[in-house]
Amino acid sequence: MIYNSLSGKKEEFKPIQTPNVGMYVCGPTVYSNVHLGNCRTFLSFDNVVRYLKFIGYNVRYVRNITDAGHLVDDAEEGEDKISKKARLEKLEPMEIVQKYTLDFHHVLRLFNALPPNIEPTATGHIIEQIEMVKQIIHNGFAYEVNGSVYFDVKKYNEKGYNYGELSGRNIDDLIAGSRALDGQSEKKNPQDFALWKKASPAHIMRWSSPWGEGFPGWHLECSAMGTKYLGEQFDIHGGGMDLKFPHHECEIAQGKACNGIEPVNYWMHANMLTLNGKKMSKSTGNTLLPHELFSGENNILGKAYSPMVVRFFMLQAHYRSILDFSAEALNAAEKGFHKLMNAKKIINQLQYKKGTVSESENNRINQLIQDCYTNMNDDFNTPKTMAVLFEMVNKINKLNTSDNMDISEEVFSKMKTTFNGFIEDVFGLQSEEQADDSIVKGVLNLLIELRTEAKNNKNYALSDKIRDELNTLGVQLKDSKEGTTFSIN
RNA sequence: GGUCUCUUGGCCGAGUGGCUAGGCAGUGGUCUGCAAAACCAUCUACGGCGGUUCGAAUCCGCCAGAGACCUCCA
Repeated sequence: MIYNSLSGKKEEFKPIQTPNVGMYVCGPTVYSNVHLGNCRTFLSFDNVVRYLKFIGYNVRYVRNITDAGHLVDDAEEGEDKISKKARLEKLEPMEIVQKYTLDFHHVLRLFNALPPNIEPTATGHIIEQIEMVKQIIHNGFAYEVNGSVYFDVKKYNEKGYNYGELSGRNIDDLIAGSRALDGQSEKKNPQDFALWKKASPAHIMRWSSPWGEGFPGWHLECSAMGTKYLGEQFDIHGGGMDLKFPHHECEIAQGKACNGIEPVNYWMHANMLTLNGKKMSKSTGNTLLPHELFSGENNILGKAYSPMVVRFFMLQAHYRSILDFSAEALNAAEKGFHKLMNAKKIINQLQYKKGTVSESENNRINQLIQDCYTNMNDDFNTPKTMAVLFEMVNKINKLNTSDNMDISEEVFSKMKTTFNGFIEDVFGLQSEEQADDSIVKGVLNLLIELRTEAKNNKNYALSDKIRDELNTLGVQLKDSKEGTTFSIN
């Protein structure tokens, strides 16, 4: 089941061509560093892709890079964002694009997000966009004025289509609600949107077209690239909630006007990440950058958090809910994450110990395994799935401390596979321990040995010193009947 | 102003017309030289006011508060 923004309901997911799934997600405009809010959307869809793959679908995941300069504001004339930034940073526009594309990739890699199968750029698909404009004009849904081409929303609706179906607006409201003070606009109607804009002399990013030198409209690139790599109609289109209107609304209109077919079957929208109760946004400056979070260099949270903790934190909320960022919430996430990963380590080291098998316990575990799938199948409910994993954590810890197991070997290994699979493959969470280094391990084991000796000699001052000093370094010692083990936070 | 969404216990966050989500924190206990970890037990809920219903935090209405979109934004 997937919640489809177009219908406003959860719907059974039926790919056009099982087991193949075509999925497009709107990528970033690379004119500045990605902030955490941007990351949330990409991580939400990373989980969608991961889960679909996990249950056997063959996903073609396309995510674009918007590198053609779009205007800073809605003015008829004006500077585009990339050129503006290029001027401010004294760089070529394409240097800006390169710089922030690399930053974007770097950050997503830290978050362990899978790269898309295709990552097309807007500037690399100018020809396709021009072709699309031509086709829309040919089909009678667009008009040229003075070197620019606009989509004719009114005509589109007269032909029986419905501009506003995705965002739940009706065109009369839009007309009534728009400011009527732009007498000098060249558009026929204020809600018409640009497919192609004429470039002013100062505009650096420009291309030749049948309508003169100009640049493509923002909404067009996704339609053109989605069509090129996934077909005129494909399965899933994702993006942030804030792109619903007008961006995705326009994409639907363009797809239908160009190809006469519903371009996307399932529209998915990820909700915003807020900071101080307000949406993170580049334009308002209410942002937190990933490196500020990882390094702790910010005056909001007071300490550093690792990418995996942040990823875990986001998984604890549903992708369609607003999630607010706070130090308290992150601290809780950090502890929870370590608890989860610790249980993962335990189950992977644990040997099956035969005991009296309890049928009800067997069933209980099987139910938990099943619940993981049931919850993810219900519109990718990661928080609910996470709750199930924590019930498994409880089971794992119990198995670890008991002398024999009350479940069958088959169920035990099934739980192990499921637990590992959901944490690593579906949720993309990795252990942050760097203790696999054999020297570090050797040294630690030596210290533990010395401490045990000290303890046996009742030299607690020394044994505590070893433990406390290690703790300060982030190494935690745990004493149990079998001996002392360590874990690195 | 228009359209829409949200309001859950100390914090974060799921969820369903009747059956304790989960995480973090707190409290009591087991274990321990003391801790930590783990385990067991346990305490705080569903913005306010009405209505529908045998029963609503879950459905409806009103009120209050917050947010999103209507302009580039994930």
